[in-house]
Amino acid sequence: MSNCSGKKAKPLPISVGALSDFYSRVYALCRHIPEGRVTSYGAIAKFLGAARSSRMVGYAMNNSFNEQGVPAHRVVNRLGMLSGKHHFPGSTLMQDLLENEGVPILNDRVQNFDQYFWNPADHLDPKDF
DNA sequence: AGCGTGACGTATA
DNA sequence: TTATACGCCACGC
Repeated sequence: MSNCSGKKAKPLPISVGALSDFYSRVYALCRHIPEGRVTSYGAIAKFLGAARSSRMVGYAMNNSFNEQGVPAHRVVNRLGMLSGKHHFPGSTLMQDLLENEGVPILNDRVQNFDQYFWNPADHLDPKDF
């Protein structure tokens, strides 16, 4: 790629400021989601004290491919649906990743969702974020 | 600079 | 119970 030829080449969608702080918190939290478990955008938002900004969590995940060790596939919506699957390469990667961890998926939805749901508030200390 | 959109979720009707 | 409305706010056009 010719990213060295003059153009500013905006490397990161986010750079500085409060937004990146929020994103960073989202990523830090996500790194604690255990294999074989899932959580939701809303649960993350609530845990981070932004209960009404769950959309921003989704936006953060959209950018998570720039990050390391962030299991974006373990974040689903509050009904256990794989609402982010179209943002993964291929059409079944998100589902495949989850099934490889033992999370059963049917029709883009986590089966027995409450059994696999991992609530950050039950396992993490808000003071650490 | 304004408008529509969206990996969401809750509140009303 | 299903259907809209709306809060949220970064981002692309």
